Amino acid sequence: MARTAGRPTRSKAEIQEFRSKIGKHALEIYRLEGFGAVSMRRLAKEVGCAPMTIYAHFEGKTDILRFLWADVLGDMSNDIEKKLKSVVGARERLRAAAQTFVDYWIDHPDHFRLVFMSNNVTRADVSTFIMDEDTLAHFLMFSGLIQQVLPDELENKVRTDTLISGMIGIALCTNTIPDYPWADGTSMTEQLLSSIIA
Amino acid sequence: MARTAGRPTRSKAEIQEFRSKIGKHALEIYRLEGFGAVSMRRLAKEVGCAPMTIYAHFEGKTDILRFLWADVLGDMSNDIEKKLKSVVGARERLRAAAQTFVDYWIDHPDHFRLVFMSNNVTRADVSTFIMDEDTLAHFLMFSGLIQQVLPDELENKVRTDTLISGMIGIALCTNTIPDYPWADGTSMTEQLLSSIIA
DNA sequence: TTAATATTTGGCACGCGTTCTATATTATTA
DNA sequence: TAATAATATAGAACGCGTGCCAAATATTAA
Repeated sequence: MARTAGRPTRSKAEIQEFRSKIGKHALEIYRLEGFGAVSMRRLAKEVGCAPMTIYAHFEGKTDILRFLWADVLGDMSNDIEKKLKSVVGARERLRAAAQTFVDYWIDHPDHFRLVFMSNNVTRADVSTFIMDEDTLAHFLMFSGLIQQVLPDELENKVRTDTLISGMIGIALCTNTIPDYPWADGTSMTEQLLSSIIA
Repeated sequence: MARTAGRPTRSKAEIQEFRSKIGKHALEIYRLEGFGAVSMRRLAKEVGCAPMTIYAHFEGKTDILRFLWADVLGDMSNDIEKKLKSVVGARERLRAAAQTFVDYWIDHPDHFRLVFMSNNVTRADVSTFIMDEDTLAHFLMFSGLIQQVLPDELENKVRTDTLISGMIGIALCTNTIPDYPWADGTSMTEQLLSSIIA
């Protein structure tokens, strides 16, 4: 305990505040000028601090991207919720959600790249994605929808995870390997669904 | 026709030779020191030419990565072929191939990143992947395996593409979103397969 | 040989992520 | 107020991908 002299450590609140300020500006730049414009130097200039200060609050650029991910995932989630408002029936709701999910990423390749392909080449061992509670909720929604279709099924986790990763895979392939004549996203999603709600 | 004076354009063979020389060195650096070590400047030094000369033969770095992709895909393909030697029965062969495919990418995260996540941030519109015939063959192998299981099925293309993109999706998620407790790759692959050979 | 053309080269430049170092500023306790 | 510890800052540096440009070099037809 016994505090010695000197400036005290930043409080949690202060750290949080600074981080979200950076995040806010990152989002602003991203929305206005795209991902390419979001740079550490630019961000520092925008927020009015030295570039080095940012590194005192963030591990690196990847750490900042989380704010953009949250934004994009929220956007996608909105699409699905909007769609689901007019859809009834457990099977149809799952179907609609899955199709909207896949459509979103195919219609927004830049968003897909931002969320799923921000590679930190320098350290391959460190993972790109950090799941927070909000992000998690967007994925677990599918678990609920599947539960509606198959209430008694025990392996809902495997089903949910397979569906999610499968959908992301469809989006990935369509986005990054256009030279291969993929079947259209709708058909593939339908095929994928048939394994989940067989 | 009527050739005027002056140095003639590089022949196709010369271009090809230089390109493969660069590719060879890129592979060497990659295998010895990893992807991070493969840079344009380094490559030029290694091959003994000016950095700009490379740009006369390649569109950019992404254009060079194709050589690394081919290498990795060949490696993966070997794994599958080796595995298939001891497996009989159409269903089991498809199953084994799929599992080996997924396992490969999960066991080699760096290779996965190299092949499926080399993002060119600058131009989001330009695709990452370029399919050549060899690459194509690695993917179409699954089409053949599925045909063995379901000879009369018309929608083999949708089935093949869904399987491939689904498997890649499983690998992507496992590799890049480790904070989420994904079901294990084997289970998800099995679940995915159930839609293909239902 | 000379003239013409293709290619290669070196050098400079920009902005990038990131790290390092030294210095300044700030907020606290003694 | 003075000492102290945390933080912020400026500035340089490294290597990166990538463009631009003028000069050098290579290879051909006349």
